[in-house]
Amino acid sequence: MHSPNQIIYEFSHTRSEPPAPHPIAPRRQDIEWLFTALFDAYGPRNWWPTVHGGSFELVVGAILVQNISWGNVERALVNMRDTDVWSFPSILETPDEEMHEIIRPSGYYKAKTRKLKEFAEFIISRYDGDLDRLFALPIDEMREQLLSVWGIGEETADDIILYGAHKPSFVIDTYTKRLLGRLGWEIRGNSYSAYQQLFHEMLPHDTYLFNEYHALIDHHVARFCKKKPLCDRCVLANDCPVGLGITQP
DNA sequence: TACCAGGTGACTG
DNA sequence: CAGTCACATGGT
Repeated sequence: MHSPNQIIYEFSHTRSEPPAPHPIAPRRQDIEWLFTALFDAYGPRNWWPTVHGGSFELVVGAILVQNISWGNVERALVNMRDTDVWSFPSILETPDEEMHEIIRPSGYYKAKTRKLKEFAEFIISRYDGDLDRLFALPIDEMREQLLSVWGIGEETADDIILYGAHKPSFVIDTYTKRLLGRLGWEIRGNSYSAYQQLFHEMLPHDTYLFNEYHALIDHHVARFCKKKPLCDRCVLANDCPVGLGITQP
């Protein structure tokens, strides 16, 4: 399963059932169709935006982007680089008041200062400051380690595992939940793990596939499946109860 | 102008 | 367990 094109070629091109007013439990065919439809529309996203690149920036960016737009994060990353706060030791050495000013554009700057310092303390004390040692762990173990850090929740942990360690852990976010909800797919429990289990059960555990799938959802939802949806320009509209006017957003 | 953006932890019933 | 709230900046 190393050829992305082969995966796409094998995937379903149709939904299991036509859009209906009542929610259904999505089947494998639906999960495959959604990826195929988005990939056909937008092509490969080659995702995770970077300013300078590298694992350090990936982790810092994953924390700073929590509930904020990426544009805000870019400013904070540039500030960190410009002020030479560009390593875990230097994060710990920088006084809180300075960190506040440096990452202020990313919002929640006091909370995120603590989160960065908690992670820096964690990676230095347990892994000698070496992210690659953390990334070498099996997925479940790595996830458990990440979740033990204050400020790292499920999505941030999966961001780091998928886009940092390049291992297949599917990322769920508000965009994913909104899109599936609009498509009329009901997930039992509505919890993060319920959504993740769905994708993990329906798809081959392939890093490239998980990377592209989440990136495509983000790309699509951010542009068209907004809180106030732009169904007249949506490529999924004819397969979506909201797009067809059968249900309300 | 008010609303929104790639969450998380603390607290409540 | 599920719901609610604070946390905060910059763009539209």
